[in-house]
Order: sequence, then C-alpha cells, then structure tokens
Amino acid sequence: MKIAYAGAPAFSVSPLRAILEAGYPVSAVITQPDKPVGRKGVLTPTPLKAFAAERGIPVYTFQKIRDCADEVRAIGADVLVTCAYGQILTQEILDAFSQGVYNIHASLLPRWRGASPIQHAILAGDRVTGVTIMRTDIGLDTGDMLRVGETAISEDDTAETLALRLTDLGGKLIVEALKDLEAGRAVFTKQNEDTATLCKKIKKQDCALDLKKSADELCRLIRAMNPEPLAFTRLHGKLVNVFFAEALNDNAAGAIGEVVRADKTGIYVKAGAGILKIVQMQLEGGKKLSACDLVNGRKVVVGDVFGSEA
RNA sequence: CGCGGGGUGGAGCAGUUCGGUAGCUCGUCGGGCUCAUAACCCGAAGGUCGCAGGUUCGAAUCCUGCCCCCGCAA
Repeated sequence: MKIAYAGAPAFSVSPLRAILEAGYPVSAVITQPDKPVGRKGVLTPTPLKAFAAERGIPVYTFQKIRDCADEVRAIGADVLVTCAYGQILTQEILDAFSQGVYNIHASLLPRWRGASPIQHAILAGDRVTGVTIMRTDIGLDTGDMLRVGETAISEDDTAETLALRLTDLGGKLIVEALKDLEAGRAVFTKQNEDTATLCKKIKKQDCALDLKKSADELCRLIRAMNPEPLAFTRLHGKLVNVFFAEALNDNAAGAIGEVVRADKTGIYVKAGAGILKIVQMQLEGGKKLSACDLVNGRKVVVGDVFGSEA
C-alpha cells in the first residue's frame, strides 16, 4: 500500500508522524506552496513541508491541485490521506488513488463540516468534540466515516490546546483506519444529514468582541480564536488583542465595556451579562502582556472603556 | 521601499516637545506588624537609558547611520 499524504499546517504534522512510526511508507507529501509571511514577506514553507524535508520525503506543491491531475497520478500512490490540506479535491483527483482518499477531520462529523471545526466547537460551547476519519467524496466533509475519537472540551481549552490533543488523536485514528483498510475489515458509516452543521473559514471580522454580549460568550470567542487570529476590541482608539480571559457571574455598576476593577489578578470589564476578567492581552504595537504588567505600567486604569470609539 | 508603535535597574512604564542630579508602579533582598496573608509599615540592593558616530561646557533628550522587538496589511 503506497501512501501519499496531503496537509499543510502544524495540525497535519502529527498524523503523518504517526503513520510513519506505524511503519507505513509514505512516498509523497502534498502541501501548499510557500507563502510570504510577516512584515518582511519572507517566503516560508508550510510546517508539513518542513517536516517532510526533515524525513527526506518527496514534496509536491500545487497552486491548484484540481488542474494537476496528471502530476498527481504520476505520484503513483494507492492511498491518499488528507489533513487540513486546504484545497478542494475534484473527482478526477480522487480517482487517482485506487484504494481511496481518506480525510482526518477535527470534529465529530457530521457536526462542524468545513474549514474551522475546532474554533466552532469551542465557540458553540460544545462539551465534547473529536476527530473523524472519513472517506473523502466530492462533497465538503460528507463522506462515509470509518473511525471516530472523542475528547472533552474543558473550560480553559483554547483552540491551541484543543488542537494539540486533536492532532495526536488524529494520528492514532488514522493508523487504526489504515490497519482496518489493509485487513479488509473497515466498516463505513453514513453521516446523518439531518444533524450536519457547516462552518466557514474564520475572518478577522468574526473575532470582534461585542461587549454587549455575555461574558461567557466573549470568553468562548477569546478561547476559540487563541492563538490565531485572536479576538480583539478597542481601547483608547487602539486595537487590542485578547489572549486569555475568564467569565465571572458578578455584576457591577458601570457602562458596558467599562473597566470596573484593575489589579494584579486581572482587568475586570463589564459585559452585557457578567464580568469579563481579562488576564492577558496585547495593545496595538506592544507585546503580549499580563494584566499585572498592564496595571503596573498604567496602560489600563479603572474607568477606561473598551470597545467604544471607532 | 506597504502603514504604524516601541527599545530607560529583574517586569511594565514616565521622562524626550523646550539638553542640566535617573523617576513611578511592581518584583527581589533585609527588618517590622499580624493568629495569618497575595494586605500594611520601614529600609536596601540593582541602570553602559538598544548599538555606533556627531553637535555641545554638558545628551535618555538634538543630528546621522545601524541592530532588534511588536500591531495592521498581505
């Protein structure tokens, strides 16, 4: 069974490592082209490409894989495993792999089909999420499922900590799936279309903190968007990225968005319901700072108002 | 040349406009108060003000060049 693996972000690295460690030969890695990153626009390879290079696995990058069916066929693999690859596969591409294409998806399908399942699971307040291994078909994460694993979402999980667990889970499950396929004992389950939900790619605009909402809701947005692309609001007309916060049930006098208390323990902001206790945030142009540092430097004072001013 | 913010004891900042003794809130160390404390009181240590040059009697501050960090945009 010759395997090819397609992915891109850090999330896609761990499953590939697991496949290799399970003893399966991976003859090719397909990933996104290098992209300019940062202020200087340095051309940077995807984490998956860097890992493949380290292991000496041939790497293929396609601007648009749907236009490169011939090249994909030329790779000559029987199976394609995909994980957060970031490009839609056409039927022609799917047909290039005689033993099928399998996707590692970071949700309990059919919930959270689409581009940002981890973030949406947190955002929606799901208590549990997981990883699904499915056979890729022409729809968006609609294929038949052959392996599922769960993990609970805790109160202080961020997209980062959750992704860390899910990527390892993905590695474990894909290896199990490959073994089942090899042994001819794979069992496929159809997805229930009635309970399917879809999530789109996250835009920065989706990360704006609307302080009229409940502290609880704001807190989930902050956790879902950490470490990327970060929930934000404004203070003194400047952009502020919020990294960590807690939701408190207390109520206090004051306007929405007003800082009702600020000390070493946190910056307490009045929300639509409850108090949002900001523990770590970053002012435009500045470094990521703890509430303690912000208070010491008097960057934030009681009476300041978040979110106002355009 | 994409736009912008910043580099000052261990941390976060003020001071730079208009050159003239190194400041604030913390932390650390020592002492005190207290049943006790993340609270309070007293005291101490700790800084080539990013680097290099220039102007000046005198530069954190003014001029020139360079390095590094960060937000936005891609």
